[in-house]
Amino acid sequence: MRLTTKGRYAVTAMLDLAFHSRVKPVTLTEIATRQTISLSYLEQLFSRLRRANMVIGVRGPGGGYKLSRGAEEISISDIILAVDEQVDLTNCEQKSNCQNGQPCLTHDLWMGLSDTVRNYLDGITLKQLLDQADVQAVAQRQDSDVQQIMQFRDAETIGMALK
Amino acid sequence: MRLTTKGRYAVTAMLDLAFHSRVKPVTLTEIATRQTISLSYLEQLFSRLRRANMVIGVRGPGGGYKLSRGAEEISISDIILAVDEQVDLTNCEQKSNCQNGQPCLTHDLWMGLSDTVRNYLDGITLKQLLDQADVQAVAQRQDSDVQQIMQFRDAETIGMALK
DNA sequence: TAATAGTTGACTATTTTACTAGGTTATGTG
DNA sequence: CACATAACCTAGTAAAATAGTCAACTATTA
Repeated sequence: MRLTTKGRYAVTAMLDLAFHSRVKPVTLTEIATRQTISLSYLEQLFSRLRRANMVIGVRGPGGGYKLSRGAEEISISDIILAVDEQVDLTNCEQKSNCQNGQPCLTHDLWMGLSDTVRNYLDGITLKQLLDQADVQAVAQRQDSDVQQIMQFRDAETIGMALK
Repeated sequence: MRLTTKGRYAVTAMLDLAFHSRVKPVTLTEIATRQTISLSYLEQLFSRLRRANMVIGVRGPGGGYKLSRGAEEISISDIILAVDEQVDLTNCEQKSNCQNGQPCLTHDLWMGLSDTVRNYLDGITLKQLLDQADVQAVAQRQDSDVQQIMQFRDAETIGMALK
């Protein structure tokens, strides 16, 4: 289990997706601008996420991405494991028969540590993070949130008007 | 908080150190051979660990490294944070005033997630891992361990004889 | 059929990782 | 004191991971 910026990008993007895709699919362009992540990098990440059955891509106009299942059924570890391809963190691969026993000692320890972190992140779902987000948003940035909502509504109205 | 192979190397080395430095300091050469980590890489890691006051270097013959405090007072997160220099995992550095609120939302969430992982690893000490190690070692590889000790003694005897 | 948006692959720059080579300094022992 | 030892330091380097670009292609909907 690795924990790097790559994983953070993926979690952030999935969180954005979960937050905005309730009504209709969300385009990567939207996520890219909102989260200031390069579009092409997002494409790479979502290519993996799609192959891991985390998201569903909808082509054509009005298309985009949506979650393949409920936000309460997607764990953070799912996301990280999907994008952070499983390189072997240990030198002695899979098996526990290293040269002289001693390396295996720490091997096992690290595997246990890694497992525990994964299990922990397994227990946190996108839904939980979303709820946390709601609380924090309401508590800390009510003002700016309202402004944002207004802006969002304006944007939608403008969108409707243009049609 | 990042979780990469670099951190694993450091934890492994510290674990080896804690395990062997009860009597006298342990040389990096010993750790390098036991854990099959390059000596110079270990030097780099221990340079950081020393500056972070995790270990004490003893120069000259019979020298080596020893823990600066008890194994029960060194947490895994201490070790990882010491070697994995603190690059900003978030785009919006330190402050929470990003362009449009929305990024900050996920920013906070990630910070929280990262914090929780750190807190978790904060709760695991070298001592705890050692105890785990004892159990596993005793249970699984008593034979090979004895053989190793014998080999180690042989090597020392040969060394003495050559002098 | 034209615009949209996903999908794919190849390619590039930067950073981090892991390691090498070569020194210098401090220190205990013969 | 000389010498071996081992920390300590500096610079460089190859490989990998990260982050991103570019361009072509395909499915879909209006």
